Amino acid sequence: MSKAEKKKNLDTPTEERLKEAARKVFTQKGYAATRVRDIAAEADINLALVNYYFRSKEKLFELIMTETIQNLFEKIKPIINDETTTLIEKLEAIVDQYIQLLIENPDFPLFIVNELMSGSNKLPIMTDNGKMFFNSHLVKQLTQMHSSGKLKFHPVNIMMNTLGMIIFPFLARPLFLRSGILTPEAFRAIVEERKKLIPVWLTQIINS
Amino acid sequence: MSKAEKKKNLDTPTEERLKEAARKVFTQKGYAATRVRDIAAEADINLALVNYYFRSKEKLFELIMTETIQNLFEKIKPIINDETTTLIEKLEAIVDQYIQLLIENPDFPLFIVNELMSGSNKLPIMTDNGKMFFNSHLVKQLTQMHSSGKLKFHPVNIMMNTLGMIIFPFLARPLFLRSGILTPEAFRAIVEERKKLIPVWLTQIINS
DNA sequence: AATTTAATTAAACAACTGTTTAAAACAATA
DNA sequence: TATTGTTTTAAACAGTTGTTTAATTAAATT
Repeated sequence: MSKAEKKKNLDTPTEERLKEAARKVFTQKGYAATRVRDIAAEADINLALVNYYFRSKEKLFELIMTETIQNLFEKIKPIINDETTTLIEKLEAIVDQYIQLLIENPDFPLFIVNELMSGSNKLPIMTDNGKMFFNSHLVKQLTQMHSSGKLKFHPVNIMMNTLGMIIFPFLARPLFLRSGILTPEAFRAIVEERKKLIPVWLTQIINS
Repeated sequence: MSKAEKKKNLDTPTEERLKEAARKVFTQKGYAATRVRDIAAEADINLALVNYYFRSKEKLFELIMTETIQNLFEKIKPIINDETTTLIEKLEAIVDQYIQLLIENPDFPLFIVNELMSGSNKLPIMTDNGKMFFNSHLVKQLTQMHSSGKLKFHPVNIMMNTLGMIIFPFLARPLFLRSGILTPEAFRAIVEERKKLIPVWLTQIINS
């Protein structure tokens, strides 16, 4: 898109355009490094309208964050609470869904980690959904496997490994690309292949 | 330490005290959220001295970042280039060293994430060390296993899994703790246990 | 002891920050 | 059309930011 073409998209209303611009800038630069003027410029909309529609920078951030996280967990919830599927089937579905989401939003993990670790309790929704997660049918299956002796270590290890193997490549992506170890296409191909590999690996880990 | 006791530690010279304060504040809050005044206050040293000793906030950050990364790779280098050890032995050593480092410095990952988010290749040290890693004996062993057919997928998957399983728990730590899923002690115990578990899991993954 | 150099300080600076204001342009309604 | 409410605008505001200055104190050198 050229500089001129990037200008006002009059099809979408102001509020929505601002929100999308904010989502883009926040995820790229993080909360602290984002200037309200960046958001206004990205949307090509007057600065004052950010506060007019969203009251404050922080309120806008919380809105976007809540929406994003909520959307993520809405996708995961039916998977982890499906009482008809096995543990492995659930993990397969999680891996597939999650990697697909990350392929579409590659800088999402860096964003979450940055906000998560910079301390502020801007994200109560994360811990809320975290609790929901650890009360899920998936976790019940895991703890039962553990107490029955089939799983020989703390169940939380399975979640750590699942999420670690899914998310880490995207965190390290800038490193892989900048160092020339992987091209963007190679990265994409490997991550796509991991959709099938990770469940296999997890199965072996569980049965060890 | 009480407010009074926290005051000037006259044993260590100004420059060193400032650098340590900077390291602490940067790692806790991230680059963008850190104020030079925070650093000066943390060290209980006059604001102007930050610029007097380090020229600018950015220069100070780069100095600390370079030192930290270099220190990390100095520890890893002898492990991954040891020609007398097997692949698994190398991975065992990496897991042990890395987890130990993260236990002692839990918000180290944020530091890295910060650098990764800043986008621009300000720090050639990362890509430099990345290339060093790419040429290591460890990577030679991996690629040889791959080309000989013993490893059935791209070798980079092994590194992704190794680092993912090591680092992810520390990234998600604030979530585990704030949600009450794990106590600090439980987290510590699990991470300690993973020092032995991860190499076992990696062995299974490699032989699949 | 006298002189030069380095370290420290409080204050100021200019640019930048999120937010507000008051007026203008626009849309809806009667 | 006249009136009302809504959206948009440029400008201003007050506070914060990284950085510099000019003066003072401490240390080192002669």
